[in-house]
Amino acid sequence: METQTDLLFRALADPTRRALFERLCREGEQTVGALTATAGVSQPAVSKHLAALKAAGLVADRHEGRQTHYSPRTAALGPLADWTKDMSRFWEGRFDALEDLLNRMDQ
Amino acid sequence: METQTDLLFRALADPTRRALFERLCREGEQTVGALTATAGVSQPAVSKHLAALKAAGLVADRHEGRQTHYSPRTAALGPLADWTKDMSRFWEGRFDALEDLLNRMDQ
DNA sequence: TTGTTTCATAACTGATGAGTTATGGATGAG
DNA sequence: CTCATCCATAACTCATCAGTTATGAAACAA
Repeated sequence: METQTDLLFRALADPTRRALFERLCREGEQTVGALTATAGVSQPAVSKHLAALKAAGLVADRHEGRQTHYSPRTAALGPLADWTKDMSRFWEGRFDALEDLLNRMDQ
Repeated sequence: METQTDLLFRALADPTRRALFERLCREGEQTVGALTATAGVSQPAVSKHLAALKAAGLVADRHEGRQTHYSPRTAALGPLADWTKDMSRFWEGRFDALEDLLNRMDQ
Protein backbone atom coordinates (compact mmCIF):
# COMPACT_ATOMS: atom_id res chain seq x y z
CA MET A 1 0.00 0.00 0.00
CA GLU A 2 0.90 3.63 -0.44
CA THR A 3 1.33 5.39 2.89
CA GLN A 4 1.10 9.14 3.32
CA THR A 5 4.81 9.20 4.15
CA ASP A 6 5.64 7.38 0.93
CA LEU A 7 3.60 9.94 -0.96
CA LEU A 8 5.42 12.78 0.77
CA PHE A 9 8.92 11.51 0.07
CA ARG A 10 8.06 10.67 -3.53
CA ALA A 11 6.52 14.08 -4.11
CA LEU A 12 9.69 15.81 -2.95
CA ALA A 13 12.04 13.55 -4.87
CA ASP A 14 11.58 15.27 -8.23
CA PRO A 15 13.69 18.46 -8.63
CA THR A 16 11.16 20.27 -10.81
CA ARG A 17 8.37 19.51 -8.37
CA ARG A 18 10.49 20.49 -5.39
CA ALA A 19 11.36 23.77 -7.12
CA LEU A 20 7.66 24.54 -7.57
CA PHE A 21 7.03 23.93 -3.88
CA GLU A 22 10.03 26.07 -2.94
CA ARG A 23 8.72 28.93 -5.06
CA LEU A 24 5.35 28.75 -3.36
CA CYS A 25 7.04 28.82 0.04
CA ARG A 26 9.24 31.76 -0.88
CA GLU A 27 6.83 33.87 -2.90
CA GLY A 28 3.48 32.74 -1.61
CA GLU A 29 0.34 31.91 -3.55
CA GLN A 30 0.71 31.71 -7.33
CA THR A 31 -1.46 30.91 -10.30
CA VAL A 32 -0.62 28.03 -12.63
CA GLY A 33 0.21 30.55 -15.34
CA ALA A 34 2.68 32.42 -13.15
CA LEU A 35 4.36 29.19 -12.10
CA THR A 36 4.53 27.94 -15.70
CA ALA A 37 6.18 31.16 -16.87
CA THR A 38 9.47 30.31 -15.17
CA ALA A 39 9.19 26.59 -14.51
CA GLY A 40 11.05 25.51 -17.62
CA VAL A 41 8.42 22.92 -18.51
CA SER A 42 5.05 23.03 -20.23
CA GLN A 43 1.82 24.06 -18.56
CA PRO A 44 0.42 20.50 -18.46
CA ALA A 45 3.64 19.36 -16.78
CA VAL A 46 3.21 22.05 -14.15
CA SER A 47 -0.40 21.04 -13.58
CA LYS A 48 0.61 17.42 -13.08
CA HIS A 49 3.33 18.35 -10.61
CA LEU A 50 0.88 20.50 -8.68
CA ALA A 51 -1.56 17.60 -8.58
CA ALA A 52 1.18 15.39 -7.11
CA LEU A 53 2.03 18.01 -4.50
CA LYS A 54 -1.64 18.33 -3.65
CA ALA A 55 -2.00 14.56 -3.25
CA ALA A 56 0.85 14.70 -0.74
CA GLY A 57 -0.87 17.53 1.09
CA LEU A 58 1.95 19.94 0.30
CA VAL A 59 -0.21 22.50 -1.51
CA ALA A 60 -3.79 23.68 -1.55
CA ASP A 61 -5.65 25.10 -4.51
CA ARG A 62 -8.18 27.90 -4.71
CA HIS A 63 -10.29 28.57 -7.78
CA GLU A 64 -11.02 32.12 -8.80
CA GLY A 65 -12.68 32.51 -12.16
CA ARG A 66 -10.52 30.85 -14.78
CA GLN A 67 -7.47 30.86 -12.59
CA THR A 68 -6.34 28.34 -10.00
CA HIS A 69 -4.20 29.69 -7.19
CA TYR A 70 -1.85 27.32 -5.38
CA SER A 71 -0.43 27.92 -1.93
CA PRO A 72 2.01 25.91 0.22
CA ARG A 73 0.91 23.78 3.17
CA THR A 74 4.06 23.62 5.23
CA ALA A 75 2.19 21.66 7.91
CA ALA A 76 2.52 18.68 5.55
CA LEU A 77 6.26 18.76 6.25
CA GLY A 78 5.57 17.63 9.79
CA PRO A 79 5.98 13.90 9.13
CA LEU A 80 9.24 14.64 7.33
CA ALA A 81 10.59 16.53 10.33
CA ASP A 82 9.38 13.79 12.66
CA TRP A 83 10.99 11.06 10.58
CA THR A 84 14.31 12.89 10.40
CA LYS A 85 14.35 13.41 14.12
CA ASP A 86 13.37 9.80 14.80
CA MET A 87 16.19 8.43 12.66
CA SER A 88 18.68 10.60 14.51
CA ARG A 89 17.27 9.58 17.88
CA PHE A 90 17.50 5.87 17.11
CA TRP A 91 21.12 6.32 16.37
CA GLU A 92 21.59 8.58 19.36
CA GLY A 93 24.13 7.75 22.01
CA ARG A 94 26.05 5.43 19.73
CA PHE A 95 28.74 7.77 18.55
CA ASP A 96 27.84 10.30 15.89
CA ALA A 97 26.81 13.81 15.00
CA LEU A 98 23.39 13.85 16.56
CA GLU A 99 24.10 16.97 18.52
CA ASP A 100 25.03 18.90 15.43
CA LEU A 101 21.83 17.87 13.75
CA LEU A 102 19.61 18.73 16.66
CA ASN A 103 21.35 22.04 17.10
CA ARG A 104 20.55 22.81 13.51
CA MET A 105 16.90 21.90 14.04
CA ASP A 106 16.56 23.89 17.26
CA GLN A 107 15.91 27.13 15.43
CA MET B 1 23.46 18.59 -12.81
CA GLU B 2 22.85 16.33 -9.84
CA THR B 3 23.21 18.20 -6.57
CA GLN B 4 23.84 16.48 -3.25
CA THR B 5 20.36 17.50 -2.13
CA ASP B 6 18.83 15.88 -5.19
CA LEU B 7 20.74 12.72 -4.40
CA LEU B 8 19.52 12.78 -0.81
CA PHE B 9 15.85 13.25 -1.65
CA ARG B 10 15.99 10.61 -4.38
CA ALA B 11 17.73 8.12 -2.10
CA LEU B 12 14.97 8.44 0.49
CA ALA B 13 12.12 8.31 -2.02
CA ASP B 14 12.13 4.52 -2.41
CA PRO B 15 10.32 2.65 0.39
CA THR B 16 12.58 -0.40 0.30
CA ARG B 17 15.66 1.79 0.49
CA ARG B 18 14.20 3.93 3.25
CA ALA B 19 13.37 0.77 5.21
CA LEU B 20 16.99 -0.37 4.95
CA PHE B 21 18.18 2.95 6.28
CA GLU B 22 15.63 2.86 9.08
CA ARG B 23 16.80 -0.61 10.11
CA LEU B 24 20.39 0.59 10.26
CA CYS B 25 19.34 3.53 12.41
CA ARG B 26 17.31 1.35 14.77
CA GLU B 27 19.50 -1.71 15.02
CA GLY B 28 22.90 -0.34 14.16
CA GLU B 29 25.57 -1.80 11.90
CA GLN B 30 24.52 -4.79 9.78
CA THR B 31 26.05 -7.04 7.17
CA VAL B 32 24.53 -7.29 3.70
CA GLY B 33 23.48 -10.84 4.49
CA ALA B 34 21.63 -9.82 7.64
CA LEU B 35 19.87 -7.01 5.81
CA THR B 36 18.94 -9.27 2.91
CA ALA B 37 17.43 -11.87 5.24
CA THR B 38 14.43 -9.67 6.03
CA ALA B 39 14.46 -7.09 3.24
CA GLY B 40 11.99 -8.91 1.04
CA VAL B 41 14.14 -8.47 -2.05
CA SER B 42 17.16 -10.29 -3.48
CA GLN B 43 20.72 -9.78 -2.31
CA PRO B 44 21.76 -7.86 -5.46
CA ALA B 45 18.80 -5.55 -4.95
CA VAL B 46 19.94 -4.88 -1.39
CA SER B 47 23.49 -4.21 -2.58
CA LYS B 48 22.22 -1.70 -5.13
CA HIS B 49 20.09 0.09 -2.57
CA LEU B 50 23.03 0.27 -0.20
CA ALA B 51 25.16 1.72 -2.99
CA ALA B 52 22.54 4.42 -3.55
CA LEU B 53 22.41 5.23 0.16
CA LYS B 54 26.19 5.40 0.23
CA ALA B 55 26.26 7.77 -2.76
CA ALA B 56 23.92 10.05 -0.81
CA GLY B 57 26.21 9.84 2.21
CA LEU B 58 23.53 8.13 4.29
CA VAL B 59 25.56 5.02 5.08
CA ALA B 60 29.18 4.00 5.41
CA ASP B 61 30.61 0.58 4.68
CA ARG B 62 33.33 -1.39 6.44
CA HIS B 63 34.90 -4.50 4.98
CA GLU B 64 35.78 -7.39 7.25
CA GLY B 65 36.80 -10.56 5.51
CA ARG B 66 34.07 -11.59 3.11
CA GLN B 67 31.48 -9.47 4.84
CA THR B 68 30.60 -5.84 4.33
CA HIS B 69 29.15 -4.04 7.32
CA TYR B 70 26.96 -1.00 6.73
CA SER B 71 26.22 1.67 9.31
CA PRO B 72 24.02 4.79 9.22
CA ARG B 73 25.40 8.29 8.82
CA THR B 74 22.69 10.41 10.31
CA ALA B 75 24.78 13.53 9.78
CA ALA B 76 23.76 13.24 6.12
CA LEU B 77 20.23 14.12 7.18
CA GLY B 78 21.42 17.63 8.00
CA PRO B 79 20.55 19.15 4.62
CA LEU B 80 17.11 17.57 4.85
CA ALA B 81 16.50 19.16 8.24
CA ASP B 82 17.81 22.47 6.96
CA TRP B 83 15.61 22.39 3.89
CA THR B 84 12.51 21.54 5.89
CA LYS B 85 13.16 24.37 8.29
CA ASP B 86 13.89 26.81 5.46
CA MET B 87 10.63 26.04 3.71
CA SER B 88 8.72 26.62 6.92
CA ARG B 89 10.57 29.84 7.59
CA PHE B 90 9.86 31.27 4.15
CA TRP B 91 6.24 30.76 4.77
CA GLU B 92 6.54 32.06 8.29
CA GLY B 93 4.50 35.02 9.43
CA ARG B 94 1.99 34.60 6.65
CA PHE B 95 -0.64 32.61 8.49
CA ASP B 96 -0.03 28.91 8.92
CA ALA B 97 1.07 26.11 11.16
CA LEU B 98 4.73 27.00 11.47
CA GLU B 99 4.64 26.97 15.22
CA ASP B 100 3.36 23.43 15.36
CA LEU B 101 6.12 22.29 13.05
CA LEU B 102 8.87 24.05 14.94
CA ASN B 103 7.55 22.74 18.22
CA ARG B 104 7.81 19.25 16.83
CA MET B 105 11.38 19.89 15.72
CA ASP B 106 12.42 21.45 19.04
CA GLN B 107 13.03 18.08 20.64
C1' DT C 1 -23.04 34.01 -29.93
C1' DT C 2 -18.23 33.91 -31.04
C1' DG C 3 -13.75 33.97 -29.74
C1' DT C 4 -10.02 34.00 -26.14
C1' DT C 5 -7.91 32.69 -22.04
C1' DT C 6 -6.82 29.50 -18.22
C1' DC C 7 -6.28 25.25 -16.60
C1' DA C 8 -6.89 20.09 -16.46
C1' DT C 9 -6.99 15.73 -18.67
C1' DA C 10 -6.11 12.31 -22.28
C1' DA C 11 -2.93 9.89 -25.00
C1' DC C 12 1.47 8.96 -26.15
C1' DT C 13 6.83 8.67 -25.97
C1' DG C 14 11.16 8.06 -23.83
C1' DA C 15 14.06 7.70 -19.95
C1' DT C 16 14.84 6.12 -15.56
C1' DG C 17 15.04 2.82 -12.13
C1' DA C 18 13.74 -1.21 -9.23
C1' DG C 19 13.65 -5.82 -9.64
C1' DT C 20 15.34 -10.27 -11.42
C1' DT C 21 19.03 -14.15 -12.70
C1' DA C 22 23.74 -15.08 -13.82
C1' DT C 23 28.35 -14.59 -12.77
C1' DG C 24 32.83 -13.50 -10.93
C1' DG C 25 36.13 -12.06 -7.30
C1' DA C 26 37.59 -12.50 -2.79
C1' DT C 27 37.76 -14.73 1.60
C1' DG C 28 37.45 -18.61 4.73
C1' DA C 29 36.91 -23.77 5.71
C1' DG C 30 38.28 -28.52 4.74
C1' DC D 1 44.29 -27.11 -3.49
C1' DT D 2 39.16 -27.65 -3.61
C1' DC D 3 34.82 -26.00 -2.27
C1' DA D 4 31.48 -23.14 -0.12
C1' DT D 5 30.18 -18.39 1.31
C1' DC D 6 29.62 -13.38 0.89
C1' DC D 7 29.07 -9.62 -1.77
C1' DA D 8 29.20 -6.70 -6.04
C1' DT D 9 28.50 -6.12 -10.84
C1' DA D 10 26.64 -7.18 -15.41
C1' DA D 11 22.84 -7.83 -18.32
C1' DC D 12 18.28 -7.85 -18.88
C1' DT D 13 13.00 -7.08 -18.16
C1' DC D 14 9.22 -4.45 -16.80
C1' DA D 15 6.84 -0.80 -14.64
C1' DT D 16 6.70 3.85 -13.48
C1' DC D 17 6.88 8.49 -14.40
C1' DA D 18 8.32 13.04 -16.30
C1' DG D 19 7.78 15.17 -20.34
C1' DT D 20 5.40 16.23 -24.69
C1' DT D 21 1.21 17.64 -27.96
C1' DA D 22 -3.68 17.65 -28.50
C1' DT D 23 -7.98 18.62 -26.76
C1' DG D 24 -11.84 19.94 -23.90
C1' DA D 25 -14.24 22.48 -20.17
C1' DA D 26 -15.10 26.60 -17.94
C1' DA D 27 -14.89 31.53 -17.39
C1' DC D 28 -14.49 36.05 -19.29
C1' DA D 29 -14.67 39.52 -23.37
C1' DA D 30 -16.60 41.29 -27.53
